[in-house]
Amino acid sequence: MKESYNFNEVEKKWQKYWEKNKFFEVEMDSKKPKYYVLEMFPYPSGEPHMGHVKNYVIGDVVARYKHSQGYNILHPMGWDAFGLPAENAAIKNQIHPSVWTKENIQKMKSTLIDMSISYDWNREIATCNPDYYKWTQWMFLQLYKKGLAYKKKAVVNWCPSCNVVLANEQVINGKCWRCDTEVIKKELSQWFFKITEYAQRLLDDMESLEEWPEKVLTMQRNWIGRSEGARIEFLIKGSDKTIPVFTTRPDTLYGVTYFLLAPEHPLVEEIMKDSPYKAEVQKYREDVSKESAIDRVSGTSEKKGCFTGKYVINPINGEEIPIWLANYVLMGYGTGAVMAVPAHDQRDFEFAKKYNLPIRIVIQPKDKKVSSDTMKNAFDEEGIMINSGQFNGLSSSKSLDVIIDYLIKKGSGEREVNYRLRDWLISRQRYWGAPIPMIYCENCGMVPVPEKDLPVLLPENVDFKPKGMSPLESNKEFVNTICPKCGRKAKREIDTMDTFVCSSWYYLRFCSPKTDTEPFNAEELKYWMPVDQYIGGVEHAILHLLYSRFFTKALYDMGYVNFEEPFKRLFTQGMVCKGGAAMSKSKGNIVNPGEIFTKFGIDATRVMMLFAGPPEVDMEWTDKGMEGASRFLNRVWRLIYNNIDCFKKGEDKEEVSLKNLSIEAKKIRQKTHQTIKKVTEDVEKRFHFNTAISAIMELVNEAYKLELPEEGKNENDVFVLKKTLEIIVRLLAPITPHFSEELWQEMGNKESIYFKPWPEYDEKMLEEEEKLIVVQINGKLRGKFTVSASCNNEKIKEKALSLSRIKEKITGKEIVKIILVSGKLVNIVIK
RNA sequence: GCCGGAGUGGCGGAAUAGGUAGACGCACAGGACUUAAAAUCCUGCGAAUUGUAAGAUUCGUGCCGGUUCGAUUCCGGCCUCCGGCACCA
Repeated sequence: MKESYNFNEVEKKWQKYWEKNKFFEVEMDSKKPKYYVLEMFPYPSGEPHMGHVKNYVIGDVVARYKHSQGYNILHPMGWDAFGLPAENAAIKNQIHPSVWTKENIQKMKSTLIDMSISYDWNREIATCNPDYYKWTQWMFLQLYKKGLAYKKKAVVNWCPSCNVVLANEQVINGKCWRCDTEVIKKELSQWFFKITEYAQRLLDDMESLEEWPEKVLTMQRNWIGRSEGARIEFLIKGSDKTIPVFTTRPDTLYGVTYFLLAPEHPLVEEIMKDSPYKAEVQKYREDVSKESAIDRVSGTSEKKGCFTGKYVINPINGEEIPIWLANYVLMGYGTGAVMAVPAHDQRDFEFAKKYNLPIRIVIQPKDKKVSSDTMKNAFDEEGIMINSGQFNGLSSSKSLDVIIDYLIKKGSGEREVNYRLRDWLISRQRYWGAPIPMIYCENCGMVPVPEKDLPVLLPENVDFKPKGMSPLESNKEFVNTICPKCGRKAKREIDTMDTFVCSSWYYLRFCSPKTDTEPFNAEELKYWMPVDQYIGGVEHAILHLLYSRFFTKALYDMGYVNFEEPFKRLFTQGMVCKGGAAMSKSKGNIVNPGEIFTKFGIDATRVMMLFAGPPEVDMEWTDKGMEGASRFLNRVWRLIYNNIDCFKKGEDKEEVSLKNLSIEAKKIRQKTHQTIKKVTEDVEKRFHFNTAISAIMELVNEAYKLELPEEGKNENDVFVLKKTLEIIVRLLAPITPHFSEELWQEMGNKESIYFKPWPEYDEKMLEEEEKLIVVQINGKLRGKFTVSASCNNEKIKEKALSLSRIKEKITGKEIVKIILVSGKLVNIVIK
């Protein structure tokens, strides 16, 4: 054994050994309980960054830990390989996206192999391979069959820089999620997935996601944005047509003083036919259409409106109400029409003030009086109804239901639930994605590609420079095809799918990645799914995690899977920062993982990442932290090296039966068991590897202090030390696999530590023989003493009172009471 | 504006059921070993007051208040930071 730890040699040695002996390859085994650990697969951008490293290290610790508990571990890795960067890089460097992607996969894979993350590389998948995207296309066809995929002309988000449409989820503050360019609106015919049909179930089933971070659930809830209310029909004056509105406040119906339509509302044309205000309205609509998408929805732009000269009838009291157009009414939500209640809605209030429209109070607060002349803001809380006919005097919250019922009876209203969630736009006008398997025939119209003809291969020879048109259009051999129905000339769909479609089902494919007759094998799926522990960045809280949940539910409804939620437990790790900011190229604060591995080794890097703080919190990368981690491993190495003689002789004994132990040995034995307990709980329940490592450090420090007398060594003391050292190495094994494996073998073990079951602690060993009692006076610490664990409470009290310092403080004072917490503390309350 | 989360030494962080605040580590200072350096080991390390010293006293977990024998922890009210949503009717 070497006197100092040569990580280079040790890490290489065990990597080779594990690979050669196929340690991490798994098969389904119905006799063993399974555990599926998954880290979000990366986009192969080339170099893995520290964020990736953190993600995979956490996953690897979990996988190795669970393995040591006897689980059959599925821990796979693959590549989210379609996507824009490949295409952009290709355009820039004159290299084909597939070549660029494959090179990057190779680079990233070799780093992951260097890190010896315990992946079963036999199960590697890449979404850009035809044997994978064949099944992505199959998924599309199933959704199409189910009526969950449809094409429609719609105003969509368009990124003028990426030259591509974006899903709502990919628009962040009005800007493109990828390049930050301001998104514009475009009308296009596009494919959508009907995720809105699952809005309520996606919401309801969050109840079952008990082991997901609350943060993520909240974000999804906000995104789905359910609101309850009513749909109310307003009759257009002089017509038999009604315009519906959605409102969450039917209780304010008597306070409606004007009516609003979105400027692009389709009914506007119709009602304007015979209006004297035609010209003004026309101009107004043109002006609004020039407003940028961001200003329009940001809430900051000025409210602008235009009177139409038309009126609707309020169904509750027959009042005539003027119809206006307003830029703050959005066509995309509710019905694109709003009943305006300026007294009780801030936006309507501002609008009414600007255009001098009447404000009528119909809800009065309970404790004060507001008046329409003096109010500075709308009153939007609950109160007592006034000016509301037969409903006067009711509390506004209670009247919600009463009014809806009344409207239902009159035939002018319905209960309605609205969601903010929009259908998922999946068409992309780019090359590097899975082709949408659809054919357009002049005779038969839209015809899905028959399943037997899958995959629709992505042609190699394509001019993929962006022209605002799908690049596939440039390959006529691809575009021109024959109709599978009638055999006549037809054209293929030239858009590809959003890459998030590919990543919405990859976790299923890992269960049976090689099967070529079906997307996944039902039996394997039944065994492995759901994913027991999913780990990734919080940036996917809405996008990927919502889409995957939707896919799983759709597949469940079609009978392909027998579970409704794909990820049982989710962990979202924090970012790796340097200098207080997330590492990024633009900030120039990138730390290259490869360089760190060379300088300090993989295992030290793992320790540093896990020790820096709780993994869900952003961590600060410091070189000093790296040195500390490295120092710690060397310290453990020396500790074991100094005591290597312990392992040369002696057979295993029952720990409990050990007699004649020195006090020090007893203490360290107890500490060892406490440490097992602490580390197990921290890793299992809390994922707090930082405190787990600090507990191991404490044990190491204690072990250093245990100086066994040179001559006349107590054999049992030696045995206790040996056990402690073993435990240290075993507890470290999931965190520092190479390091622990080396020490384990040096200790004389033949089998790999990977197969050694996780250590267990003995309750009996945890108890301390002596307890430290803290003495307080009025809650302030005034003294301490130790007693044997068997000492009774009366004696403890007596002893506390007899401490000289305590005596001093209490003489002449009245003792009000004495509080005693068994085995812990005495608090003397004096006056 | 609404919804989450967080605020503890010089720094990262600990205190998992209301019971010794600051574990563990980093940085720093002093010492040992060394010709020297590195490495390693030992000691100290929240602030203030006081004492030759061991020590003692007070303050201290964003701020203000409350509950309690006792509050980083529970309650009420604020402030700041981070994240999400946002003219969503």
